[in-house]
Amino acid sequence: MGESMVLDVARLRRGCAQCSLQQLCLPAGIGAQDLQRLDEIVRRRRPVERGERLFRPGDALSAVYVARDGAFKTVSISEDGEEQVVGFHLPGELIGLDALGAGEHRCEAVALTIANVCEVPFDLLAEVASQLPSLQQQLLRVIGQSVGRDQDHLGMLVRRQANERIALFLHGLAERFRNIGESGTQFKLPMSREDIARYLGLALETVSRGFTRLQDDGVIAVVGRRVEILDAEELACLAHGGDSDEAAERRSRRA
Amino acid sequence: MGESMVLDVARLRRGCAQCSLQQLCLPAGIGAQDLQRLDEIVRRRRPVERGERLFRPGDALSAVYVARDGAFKTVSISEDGEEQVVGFHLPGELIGLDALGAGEHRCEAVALTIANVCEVPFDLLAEVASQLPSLQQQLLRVIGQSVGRDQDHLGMLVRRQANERIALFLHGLAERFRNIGESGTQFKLPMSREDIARYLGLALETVSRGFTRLQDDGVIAVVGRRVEILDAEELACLAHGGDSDEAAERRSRRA
DNA sequence: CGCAGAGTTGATACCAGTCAACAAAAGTGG
DNA sequence: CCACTTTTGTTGACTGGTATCAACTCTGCG
Repeated sequence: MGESMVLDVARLRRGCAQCSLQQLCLPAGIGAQDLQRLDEIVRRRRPVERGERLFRPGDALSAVYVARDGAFKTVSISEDGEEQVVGFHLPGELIGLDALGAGEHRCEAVALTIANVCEVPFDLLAEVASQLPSLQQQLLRVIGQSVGRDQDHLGMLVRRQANERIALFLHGLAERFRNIGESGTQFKLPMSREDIARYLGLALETVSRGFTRLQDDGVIAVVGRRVEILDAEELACLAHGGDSDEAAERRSRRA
Repeated sequence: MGESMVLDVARLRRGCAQCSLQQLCLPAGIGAQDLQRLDEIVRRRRPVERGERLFRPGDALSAVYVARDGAFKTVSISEDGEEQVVGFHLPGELIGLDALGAGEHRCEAVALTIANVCEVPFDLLAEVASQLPSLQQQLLRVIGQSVGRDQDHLGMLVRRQANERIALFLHGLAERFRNIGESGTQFKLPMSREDIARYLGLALETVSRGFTRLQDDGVIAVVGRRVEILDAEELACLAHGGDSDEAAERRSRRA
């Protein structure tokens, strides 16, 4: 038992080369020697508590972050104090790019769970990237993926009604869980109904009703934050605006 | 007269160093010799016609584009054929970053007016950027600004009602016109009501009604696509969710 | 001049926000 | 470990903003 503890600590220390997220994160597609250069500039933080912030609006861009586990949300606060959830971040997804434009953060990044984070000082990252074409390429790709998620988010909000947004949200989240090697059919939501509502641009009551409805239709099973996807096909269909006969039938059977 | 023609042509050929957009576009903050390296890889296209496309969904990322004049929209087409306007692009704003993530474009870029475009082959850009830290930095900044605009777009859509969205849209557009040295109080919209509707996630009738209402309240004057902002302060106020007494009063006076 | 596309305006229906009460879960302290 | 508080989630009734359908007008253009 003492020995396995030692091994675990050693693994934590060994950094990017052993990280399970290697293929998703900055190291993807980088050779062994080069990987070491990246690894040297990555600072591993102590675990952050739920509710802790990585940065706040106005903070200078000093580093970008990647969660090794846990989850984060980024929130932008409008002048009237309304909080808009800009994105959720699962392990391997870069956090902090919102500061690229102006050099200071527009959002705050809040931990939704206890989490371990890799902190990558931005100036060093830029420096190393300019020396390693493969890292530069991967950096641009990761930034691009983040832009892509933002666009998906946009598509989720515009001209879609509440039930569609919710289906799309669950569908997308399931896919992201699968990508990082977790179950895409059974998971615990790291965020509250309110967070989801602020992400989807809905009232929290509407989100709650949407979940219930999906459950009534036999598409998912929900207990609090535990979600099981029972009919992934139907969920995908709802996400793309279709309301299949299947669901209609199930509803009528109950009535 | 012949002489001035020659001068004009020469100026067009002289490229980035003489471009009025220098401070907004990729060259910003780059030294004279380095600028030449960037200039050498930029291809100047013949003018593109209104309705012409720079790229389509699925096209490989071969270049990024910057309009020297005119305007573009980027449109993402969902599987059910619905067109969502992802962004409008004025001169100096990078077009084509949507392909960074997957290496192929997710959107199509359509010219809203006749326009001149600089085309920057992406592989060459990446190569030169890795050799010129100042260009790399500027590239990241321009990308960041684009991310910032996307986030503004998001904030424009979520939990804001129609009139707010429209006010915010006009307010933001005016600011962008000012940034490129054009009038921020009087301009011609390069896009149709339908484009605006698809950008704001509204029905086109709602956009039309919104414009009329702003006009009735004395905030703007609209004739077709010509817009004049009469009360910028009030517009800013409406954009941030306030419905001032001023406007209410004007409305009651009419009634 | 006449046509097609773009924009405006009106009437109606419905989705989702709001207010309110309640239920369940998660902390908290004795 | 249990009672208490607080937070989080669910459900119902009502209202209002916006989409939709439809008719009409205006503008630019061949």
